[in-house]
Amino acid sequence: MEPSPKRMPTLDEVAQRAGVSRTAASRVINNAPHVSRAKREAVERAVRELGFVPNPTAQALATRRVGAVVLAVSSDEPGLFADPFFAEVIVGVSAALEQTDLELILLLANTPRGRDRLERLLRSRRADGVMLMALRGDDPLGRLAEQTDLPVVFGGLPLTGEPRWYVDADNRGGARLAAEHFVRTGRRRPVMITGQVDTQVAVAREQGFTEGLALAGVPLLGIEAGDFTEDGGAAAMERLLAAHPAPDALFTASDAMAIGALRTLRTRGLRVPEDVAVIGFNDLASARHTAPPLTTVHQPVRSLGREMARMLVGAIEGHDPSPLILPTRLTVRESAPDASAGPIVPTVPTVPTGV
Amino acid sequence: MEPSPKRMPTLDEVAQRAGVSRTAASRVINNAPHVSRAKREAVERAVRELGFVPNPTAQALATRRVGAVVLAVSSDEPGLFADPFFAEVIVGVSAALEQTDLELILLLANTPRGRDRLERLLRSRRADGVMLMALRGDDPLGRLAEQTDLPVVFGGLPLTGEPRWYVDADNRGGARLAAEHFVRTGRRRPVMITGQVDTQVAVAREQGFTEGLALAGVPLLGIEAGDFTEDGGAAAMERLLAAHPAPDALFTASDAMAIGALRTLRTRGLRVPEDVAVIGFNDLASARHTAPPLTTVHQPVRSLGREMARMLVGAIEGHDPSPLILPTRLTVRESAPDASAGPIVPTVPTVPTGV
DNA sequence: CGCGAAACTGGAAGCGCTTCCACTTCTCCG
DNA sequence: CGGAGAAGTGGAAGCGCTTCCAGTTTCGCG
Repeated sequence: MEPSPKRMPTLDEVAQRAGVSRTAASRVINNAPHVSRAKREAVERAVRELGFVPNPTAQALATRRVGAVVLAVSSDEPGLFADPFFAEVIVGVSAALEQTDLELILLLANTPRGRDRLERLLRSRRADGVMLMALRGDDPLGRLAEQTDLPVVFGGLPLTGEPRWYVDADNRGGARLAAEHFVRTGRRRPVMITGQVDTQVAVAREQGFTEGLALAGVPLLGIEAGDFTEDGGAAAMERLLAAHPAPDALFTASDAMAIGALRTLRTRGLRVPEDVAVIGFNDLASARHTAPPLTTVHQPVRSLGREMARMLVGAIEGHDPSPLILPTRLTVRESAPDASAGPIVPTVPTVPTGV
Repeated sequence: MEPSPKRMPTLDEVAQRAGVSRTAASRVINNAPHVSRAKREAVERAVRELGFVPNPTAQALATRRVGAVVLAVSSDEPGLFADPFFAEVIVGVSAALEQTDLELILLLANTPRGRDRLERLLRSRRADGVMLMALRGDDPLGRLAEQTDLPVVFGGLPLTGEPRWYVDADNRGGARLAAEHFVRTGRRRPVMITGQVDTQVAVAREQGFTEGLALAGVPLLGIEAGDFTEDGGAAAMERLLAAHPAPDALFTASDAMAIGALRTLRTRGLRVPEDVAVIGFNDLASARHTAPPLTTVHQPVRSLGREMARMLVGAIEGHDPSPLILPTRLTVRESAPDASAGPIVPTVPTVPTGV
């Protein structure tokens, strides 16, 4: 319960040892001007000898800057965070933060308790800024986050309203690429598995896909909602097949759901890509390991993290960075091969040449 | 650059508004005794009306408890953190921390800069305790961490020495299970892909595997080191096959390496499990998606995180928790099926009945 | 040499909260 | 009814660092 036995040296001790005022010592460790060379060196020596490291808490109190930002992942799905997506985001965030002297506070707000803590944190000046991810629909957190005077950067747009700062992937454009790929490779009976309807990514991906199809005059045969998980994808595929027995293309709003769908396609005896071509969304490691390897819309997840962090730092420093939309592209693998360039899979008779 | 326009109400303002001393107000928000019912209520009302939330920095400075712990992941591989393993650890840590009022600071120390920051953090009382993961060999960080007077919990044993507090999975026992499974299912020409030799997990898994084989009198045909990545596993498998063309069983120190090895086995025309049975280590999501699905040693990763956090909290509170070894078990899938219970795969002629 | 500008210096006042301590006021019971 | 101990109270001293401010020196140069 007691704090700590060994006490760290304080700035006063350093000053005393160096024979200067505390003010001067402070100036030296912050390498501010107005300190003579001699004193500077004396302080530096004292710092070295004493092994002094400034107490961040005291600095924070005095400067009113905490030196930390939080990355909050708010969701209902408890397991959602296990999605490698977030790991990748964190790597990006962390890389950007490493260039600064900001610490990263990670907050998983998937339980009521967690959300309370996030809310409290938002009002308590425990951090200098916040990155908020995975907001479901009109999560009140979004509004709360905007009310606080802390800079808040959104990772992915919320369902309603446009926050001042955010970075997102071009979900709509990416989904459109998927539609175009299907059209180009001659698929004419596409279905889609989307995500929860109260999710901006689901909406955007759905929109982009139908849009892409519409432009080519290809009707969307059917659509079902999953929950971004593998099992959800499998179940949605079941429902889809019940209603539309013979689709020839499937687009899912996430790779995980594609993997689940692949499973039910297989058990239903449908071949991929011969009978139905499949395109997912995300292109993380797992997309390469499915059977067959997954064609999928790639989004630059690590960059997303990096840009969020940079944007937040900018906002904290008083600039007003512009929102960012990161590009997506299609990674073609065997589950939905290109018509032209012959893929590794044997020639597929059921797929007529593209438009 | 400037801190923040709107100022939050302070305890003084609360006290004033409630007509009590600051001391009393403080007592109320910490719900300490020695406050009359009347004053308590007055303060509570004032808190509500003002929307007061105590400033954590000031609290930290006064109490000398920061209210945060750090989870440091130290490694050289920049991409290592993307391993879903860590996401799972974090979920566990976070779940445990949620019960307390400690915040989680995440520190990825894979660059020199990152290590500096970790070191600085260790000496600067920026957190109340530290969880340290993925130490390579005799990482100096280990020793540094022990020197600080902050409680430090190790996730996984370091290569040398036994820290005061740690939690680890039973790597050795798990690897032994793999060996026993091979022996039981009649495999007699096993090879292994281990991890970096300066890694405790690699050593322990190697040890357990050879130990298990030795007990059954089965010689280990060959062993190569990977680096826990997929590509490393693929390369190691190449080398292995060059030296020993006909192994009938492969154990890898991680699932990722198993996946890589599966790839080269496939390109070399070797069938899994008919020609060579494969067992990995970890049993995270990806193990279910390989072709064929991967038999693998399961370790309770989330629990590992949870127990680390609990242990750290215990240590911070002044107890002296005992180190923990978490059990591992074998998850049998098609890549190394049970001899007895017929798996989903067709009968495998090349596999004689087990011992 | 003289003088204004520029560079130093360090005392002191905080940053917002906890807690020790010296009192004052109740409570309860013999 | 008296007195001891418990409960309540608030002033004041920090926690360790930054920074304003009011001087004191030093320096360049006409």
